[in-house]
Amino acid sequence: MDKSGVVAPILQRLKATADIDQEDERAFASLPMTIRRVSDGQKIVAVGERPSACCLIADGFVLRAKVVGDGNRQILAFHQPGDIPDLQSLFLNVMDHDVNALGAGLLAFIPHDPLRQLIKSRTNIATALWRDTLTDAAMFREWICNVGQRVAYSRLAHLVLEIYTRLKVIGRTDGLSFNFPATQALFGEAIGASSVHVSRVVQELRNNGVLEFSRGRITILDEAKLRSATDFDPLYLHLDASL
Amino acid sequence: MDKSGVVAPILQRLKATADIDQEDERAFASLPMTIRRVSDGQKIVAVGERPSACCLIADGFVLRAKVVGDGNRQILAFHQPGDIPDLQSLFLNVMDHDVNALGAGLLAFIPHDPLRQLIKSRTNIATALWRDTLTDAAMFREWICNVGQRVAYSRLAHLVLEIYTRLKVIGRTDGLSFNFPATQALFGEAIGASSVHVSRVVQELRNNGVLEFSRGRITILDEAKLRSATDFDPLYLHLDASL
DNA sequence: CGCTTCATTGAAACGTTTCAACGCTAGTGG
DNA sequence: CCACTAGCGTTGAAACGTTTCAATGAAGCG
Repeated sequence: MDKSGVVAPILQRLKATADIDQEDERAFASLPMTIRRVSDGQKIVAVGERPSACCLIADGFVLRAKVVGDGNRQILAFHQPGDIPDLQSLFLNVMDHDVNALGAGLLAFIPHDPLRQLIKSRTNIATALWRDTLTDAAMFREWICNVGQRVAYSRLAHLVLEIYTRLKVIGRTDGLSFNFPATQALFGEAIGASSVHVSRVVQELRNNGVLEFSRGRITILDEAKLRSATDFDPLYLHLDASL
Repeated sequence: MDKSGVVAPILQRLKATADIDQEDERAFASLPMTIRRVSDGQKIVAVGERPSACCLIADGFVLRAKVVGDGNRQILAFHQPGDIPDLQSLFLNVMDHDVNALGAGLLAFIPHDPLRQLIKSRTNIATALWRDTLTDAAMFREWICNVGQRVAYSRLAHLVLEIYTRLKVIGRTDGLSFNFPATQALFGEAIGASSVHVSRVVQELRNNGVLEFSRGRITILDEAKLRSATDFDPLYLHLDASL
């Protein structure tokens, strides 16, 4: 994948939500980047580290997670091509959570210094990236609700709808089906449930003709049923410039 | 309270975490502001609205919350003097959650337009405010862990330590005691537990000689016990410029 | 003083976890 | 090509943490 393929997904997203002109695009695309291939589960940055670059996802998925007192892990977010999962490290020097690859992926590391300079010189890009970190926060808020208020069945349905909605925007869905290489144990860590319970909930969703999970691929069997299994309102994703 | 009293707490915080010079301070302090007194529980902004101003807390507390499908409410954050709880509305046009007063308070509303202009003209302030929204997100991440992984006893201990730590920074604690006008039902909405269960947990904390809750005042009876009741690491608050 | 809000209690029901065992499948090396 | 292995998913039963409901008490306010 060449550099234009790497920056295309994020520029598309930024353009959809902020004023970005051609010069902004060119400036962003000419940032220095180091491309790196990562394998499933591979560490990208970890708690306590002070990264000097941000990572832009060119292909594949990334997760952010935190280890809690008892040794259990809580997944905080899943990220897809076009996301910069550790953009916050530009201004928060020490990582307060881990970033790991989910499945094999391709990452473009952008050093902080030139990125900071770009932000200073191009207000539009600053605004767009700032907004990006704000939608990130909006997603965290919804996750607090998910984990705090819903039962596991509804939590999982909500998570699937979130992933599906975001993947659809970047054209990585196949109708009602999409690749997403997470195990049931990982879904458990994301919704705050044990892997055993996730297994039971997945079967329930399958038996109800709602969803099919199999080997890294999720298929929505009945979108209406899926939506009625939870209360998913995409407003919090702020997908539109007007939102 | 005059205007300098209103902006002092936030300027103090911004200076602690970013490069802010005297000119930045003066520019911030000369922003137009409308001071408004609010009473307990009063709505400040609500889901779906498009605010045209941000609210800076001069005195009192504010909470952010979201109503989930079943009609239950999840509290997302508590805010204290010096915070701008809806700063994200500068770039996310539609509110995805509610902001309400917690106890009586004094708010300074800063219109978006002059604030946006200040951000464009003064990079330091832009960086400082951006960083502010990033620590906000870091706190949301920790709340996901709190609600997703810990048992209620540990969840409540964690929340109390967070509030205590942040209040201490702005000098609003009285030794190991501080005012915080939340009912047990509100604590329940914050940690994703029923008010009945919060009552039981509060009693347990009291009987163990850890904490005392009474009429809007929290007293830490034994800080070591409180810390050993949960796994609180203030790193995620990014209180220091080096973090 | 009465009213309302907040906190407390007990008991039953519920959603979820834990543990340990087992089956399936995909990949690996002989 | 088959046997072996490791990881993932599934199952049942008991235990656990938490919710729900309804009733009661205590405290603050007009």
